[in-house]
Parts: sequence; C-alpha cells; structure tokens
Amino acid sequence: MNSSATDVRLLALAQAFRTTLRHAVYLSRSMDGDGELTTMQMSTLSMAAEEPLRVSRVAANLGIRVPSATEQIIKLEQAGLVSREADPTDSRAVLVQLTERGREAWEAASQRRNERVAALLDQLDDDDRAMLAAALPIIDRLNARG
Amino acid sequence: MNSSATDVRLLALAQAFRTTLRHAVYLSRSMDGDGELTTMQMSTLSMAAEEPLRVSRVAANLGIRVPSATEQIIKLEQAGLVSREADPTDSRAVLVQLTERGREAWEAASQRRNERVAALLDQLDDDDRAMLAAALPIIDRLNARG
DNA sequence: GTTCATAGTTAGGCAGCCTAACATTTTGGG
DNA sequence: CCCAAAATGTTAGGCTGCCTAACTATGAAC
Repeated sequence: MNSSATDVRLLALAQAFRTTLRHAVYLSRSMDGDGELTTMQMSTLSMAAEEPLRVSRVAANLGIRVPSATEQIIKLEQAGLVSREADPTDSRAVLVQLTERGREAWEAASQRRNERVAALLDQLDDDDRAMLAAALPIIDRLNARG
Repeated sequence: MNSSATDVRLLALAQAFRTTLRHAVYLSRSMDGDGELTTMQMSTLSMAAEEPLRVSRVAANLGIRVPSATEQIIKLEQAGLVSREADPTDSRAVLVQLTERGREAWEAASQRRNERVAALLDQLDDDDRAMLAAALPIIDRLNARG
C-alpha cells in the first residue's frame, strides 16, 4: 500500500506511460504497412523458428483466440512460410513449423525492421540509448504482469 | 555515421526495443477489452477535450484516413459523447466537440486506466520507476521521428 | 464566374478478430 | 474395457475498423 502522495505520482507516471505507449503503437503499426509481413505474422514465424509449436500456443502467445490463430496460420501456409503437420504424440494437435522459405522471409524482414529502428536509435546520444536499454527490461516486467 | 561495431549494438538494441514494443501492444490491447471505450476513442475524446477540432485533424492524429475518422466520430456522436457542428469560419469543415457526457465518460475511463497501470507500476521499486520515467521522453522522441 | 483545391460523407470491399457449433482424439472413472 | 468428459482444431457466420474510389458542397484564385 502506498500513501496518497505516492499514489498521485504513480497515477501521473501511469498517464505518461499510457500516452507513450499509445504513440508507440502508432510507430509499431507504421512499420507494418510496407507490404511485407505484419507484426503478428513476424511473431508467429519467430515462435516457430525456435521449435514447432501448436496452434493453441500460437494463439496464447499472440493474445488471440484459437480460430483466429488457425486463420492466420493457414494464410502463412498458403504463402509457403509454414507447414502444418499432425503431432505424432497427439493426433488432435497440429504442429506449426517454419519452412525454409519461411525462415528466409522472417530473417530478412526482421533484419529490415531492425535496421529501420536502428536508424531511429542512431539519432539518440549515448546516454539516451543507455537509458532506453535500461528501461526495456522494466517495461518487459510490466508487460509480463499485465 | 557509426562504425560497424556500434552498428551491431544498435541493431541489438533495435531488436530488443521491437520485442518490448510488441508485448506492450498486447498489454495496451488487453486494457481495451473491458467493454469501455477503446484506446482510439479515448484518444479522440482527449483531443476534443482540449478544443473542438476538425475531422481531418482527428484522422491525422490517429494515423488513419479521413473516412475512417468520420466513421468513428459518427459512432461517438451516436453514443452521445461528441457533437458535430459546421465550422462557422468554413462551412465545409466539421468541428468535433465533447459533450458533457463525453467529458465525464472520458475522465472516468481515463482514471480507471490510470489506476490499472498504476497498480502495475506499484509493483516496481523506486529505482525502476525512476528509470522508466526517465526513458519515457526518450521513447517519445523516437515516436515523434518515426 | 468558371475552375481548381479543400473538407467530409457515402459506398463497397477487405482483413482480423470474435463466438458458436462441429469433428476428432485423448483421458479417466466405473 | 467403455463411455462420458475434456482437449485440440476447424468451419461457419458475423462484427468492427480500416482502406480506396467516387461524390457533394464549399472556398479560393485568376
């Protein structure tokens, strides 16, 4: 429990955080619309890049429902970026795997996006970059708890 | 221009930033779905709260096209949260204004969201909160340049 | 005062998400 | 065993939010 004084400060920080987050969402979206893979597709591919995974896990990680995940995965499959195979240990489940083309597409798109963001980061000075780097794990912790 | 060594570091930071941002988007979305106003609606109302503004400015600030803004504004109007009136200085333009109910709804929703985020921030220690607070303006600068 | 630019709306379409209903497979209690 | 319940996906249908293209109405310029 906090005193009401710190509460006011917490609320102010919360408001600032929300505003920054909202603008960051626009930034994030603006990096989507260049005719490549969407952020969601990138996320799916990067999950599958580590190891084959089930549709339900894709859905959970993306924060969407299973039917919506199926829909997206089928599109990725039609684009030749992932394959769907029955899980040998449980024939109800479907394992989503990266194809070779999927891996290439993911790596290329990821690289392009990193370069675009890096170009923005390049405009900051070293102190600001250090501060940003220090803040990211903190935001991650918030994300994990939200 | 940076050396290739710093370039590698920039790319790594870019990747970490993108990942954090992506998760933050989920967090942001998760705060939408409680049957209240969406983030976009909140943004629109908060703009109109300062002063009446044109549909085209709403669209620009939200990063969407004018017809999409019209659509959202009409919904807000039907919900009784904003009014649309012809601009007295230019009858082509439409001024979007908060209604009394709109102002109340916006303030209440904003307060609720701030409280929810504040509850998360409350779980951080003081150093982390200070670091987060320091990083927000930096992220804002990135957002502004993206 | 015609012509061009500006501000919005309307119409039609697409993508992504949802819930509900369904088929299939696994699990587990009787 | 065996049948009921749970788990995993898919299909079907609908909603929302965004888009472009086409249109109306007003303002500005020459």
